[in-house]
Amino acid sequence: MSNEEALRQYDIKKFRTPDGYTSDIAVFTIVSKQLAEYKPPLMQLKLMLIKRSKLNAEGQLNIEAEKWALPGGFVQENESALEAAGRELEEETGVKGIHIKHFGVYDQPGRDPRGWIISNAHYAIVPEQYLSTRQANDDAAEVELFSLEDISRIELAFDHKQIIQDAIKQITGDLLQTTVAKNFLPKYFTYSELQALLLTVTDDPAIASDQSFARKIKSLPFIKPVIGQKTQRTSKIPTQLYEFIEMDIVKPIYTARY
Amino acid sequence: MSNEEALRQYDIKKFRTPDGYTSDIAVFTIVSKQLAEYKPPLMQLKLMLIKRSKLNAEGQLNIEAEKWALPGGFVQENESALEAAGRELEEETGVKGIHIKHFGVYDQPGRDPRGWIISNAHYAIVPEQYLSTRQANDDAAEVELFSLEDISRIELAFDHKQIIQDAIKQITGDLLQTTVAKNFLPKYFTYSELQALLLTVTDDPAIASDQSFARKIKSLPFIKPVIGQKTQRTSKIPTQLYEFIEMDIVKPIYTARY
DNA sequence: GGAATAGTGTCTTTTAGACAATATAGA
DNA sequence: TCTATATTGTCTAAAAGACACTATTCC
Repeated sequence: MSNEEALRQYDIKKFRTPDGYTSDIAVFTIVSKQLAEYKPPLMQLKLMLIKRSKLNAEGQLNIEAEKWALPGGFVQENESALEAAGRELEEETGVKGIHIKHFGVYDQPGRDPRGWIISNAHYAIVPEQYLSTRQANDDAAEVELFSLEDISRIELAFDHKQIIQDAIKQITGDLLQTTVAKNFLPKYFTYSELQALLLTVTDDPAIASDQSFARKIKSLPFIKPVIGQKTQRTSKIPTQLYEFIEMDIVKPIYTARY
Repeated sequence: MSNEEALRQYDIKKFRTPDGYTSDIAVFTIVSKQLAEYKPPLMQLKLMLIKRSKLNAEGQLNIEAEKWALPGGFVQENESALEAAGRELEEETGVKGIHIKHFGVYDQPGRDPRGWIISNAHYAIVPEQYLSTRQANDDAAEVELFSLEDISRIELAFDHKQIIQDAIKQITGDLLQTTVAKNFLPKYFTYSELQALLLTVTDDPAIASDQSFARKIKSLPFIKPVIGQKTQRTSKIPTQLYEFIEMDIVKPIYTARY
């Protein structure tokens, strides 16, 4: 096979190569406040950031120290950036099997003062309870959840402000145009729980109106009622539970109503 | 500033770094056949591929030689992958100012036999007439347009089959859910031209029916008629021309009808 | 009974989709 | 006149949106 021959002739050092390849993760969670028994929750979309410590693991001064940053780290040779994100998220929060999705690459020359470093950016959806047992890793001194409004007011490391802006836009779109919402919700959920979730990213009146949304949910092809399953966690009256059906939805803008 | 001090202590060679960072481009074009005068066009979505030559520029055997592949190449240190894509597209086709969009990263270990090489994948939309003056670059012996069905039957280099599958899915979704369609069309277009374009990726009856679509286009908030502008290129009767209005559309699946 | 959320009945308005009809202009 | 595409008229069915009302359960 001549491919092997070609490979022997190939000089891997011919090109200037990047100084690093990192995986960064925008970790989103819904902070859900149960104001009282038998009430639907109040939800808020939050983003987890870490505060970079002053010194790194070797006791040297850290780059972009004491600024807030996305969790992440260098991708290793034997893994993909997505796998690295999963690994780092596990190190950071102790949780496995989280929904993680790539949404962008950041490779603008000069974005990282350490050199030519390419960041592969993901967002992750972590249920709130998993973040209670947070633990800081080597480079991370503090961990905190920020509301989306607060983030615009804090100083962020590298180009993470831009990455976060893009992540917010991406998850907003995905929540409304795909079925990722299911990763924020328990397997079985009520219409008011899904509604509260969607209202964290939209004020569409068709979603905001209780009656409209209660009717609408019954006609959505990707959501089905769980027959015989009701709950009282959002109201005194036992409420129908629903679940997502796995499917891709493409709703053309050309056939929608406005 | 202590960041500078940290930078002096930082050893860029501490980590195993990638062996290369490439930018690959799925170049889509619409082949538009005017069957006769005064008729709407027949359109087909095609993808441009290059056949990798047997020998590279230095006369050595080429990797994955004589297989079809996406155009692309190594990203240089002073540019982003998007810029590299624009540069390579210009080298390949001679056209500037093309619509190029990132849609994925391919970094699975072992995807490239030459080493740890990360591919940043884009799709580009090139009007057909620009591809008439194609020119092969160093590594590319032949250039050809393939219909989406044909592609599944040819042998492709590296993991380009996967990349192409993803590109097709992405552009299909974008055509139906964003206003990228405008990059395939002249600035002013008739309803039947837009319709022909959309029918290359969907068979939605609301788009396929002439009368429905002719009515629908007038109510779309992102398309407006160009007043006083008509053309006879698609019919004997002078036909209203339309243009896209710049805007983002997010149509929630939760408020659509099914 | 009061309060709060879930869910239905019903009416109006809007839209989609089907079908037919009309308009235009070159051949 | 014929033909093909564009465009409008009109009807029907479906859906959206608004509003009022009922249902359930705990207090």
